[in-house]
Amino acid sequence: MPELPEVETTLRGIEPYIINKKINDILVRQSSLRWEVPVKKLKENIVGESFSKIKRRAKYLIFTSNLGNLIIHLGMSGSLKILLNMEAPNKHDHIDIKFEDKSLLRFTDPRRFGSFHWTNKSTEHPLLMNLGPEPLGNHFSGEHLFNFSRGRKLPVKNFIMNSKTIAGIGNIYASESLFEAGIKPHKAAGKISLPKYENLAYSIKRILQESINLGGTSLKDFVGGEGKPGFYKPYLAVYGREGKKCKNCVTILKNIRIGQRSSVFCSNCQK
DNA sequence: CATCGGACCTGTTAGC
DNA sequence: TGCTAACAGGTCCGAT
Repeated sequence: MPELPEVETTLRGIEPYIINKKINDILVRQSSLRWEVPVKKLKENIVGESFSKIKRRAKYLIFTSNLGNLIIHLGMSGSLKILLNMEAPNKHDHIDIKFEDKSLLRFTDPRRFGSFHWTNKSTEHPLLMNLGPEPLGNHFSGEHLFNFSRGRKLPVKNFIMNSKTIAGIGNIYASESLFEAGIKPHKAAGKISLPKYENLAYSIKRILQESINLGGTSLKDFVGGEGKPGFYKPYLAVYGREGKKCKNCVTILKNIRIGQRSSVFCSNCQK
């Protein structure tokens, strides 16, 4: 479900319903997510408090209160939505954060690859410490990709999907940006020139920003925090288009597996 | 150190 | 129709 634009869309959707609202309770029906949910710590720290700020780092959402930070990751199939009144939970509705005005934030995650964490310090959670630059931030550039990749032999697609290289590039947007930049996904990261990496950095920024503007990519049943679907899907050039014609030439798109992930590309446009 | 594969889960779909 | 295997938006960790 969520890549960076979907997480950003979720953040923008839920934020207005959460900021500065007093939290009455947190109800955890299923605490076995990717990591065990620290139920006791969460109850002690957030009940009676409120969140003054929510931000995104990579695909993590960070909810800040006076006592610390709740960190949520949506994993592969997680989603968050606001309910204005309590509704009976469905099978995979694992966690509710209830607010004073009867509204609640509900976390749903069929595959349970998502996670909840608590930290009393601002950014010193181990999961956030080794992340590379934000793709839409000022510290990310083609030069960064070039410098960081010298001597590396792994496929460039794996290289950009590694969060130490850049934060928050998943399978869809890695595939799309490599297509737009004209780079084949299995080319060794260390053999790509600076101008090519400048093109790639530009494409990553452009595509992520465009997708955010359209509310993300709706695959399966993804909806943002306000229940609206995303509208980026028709713009996908390669992801999910194996066997179809390239949008720029007559070549049939191929799908190869790189790092156990499907990687669709045009063998003519991507060198 | 860099790289690769396995692991965590459930649901859907393709193939027999 | 029913069973099985492969695959799905992520990413950490241990083995090599």
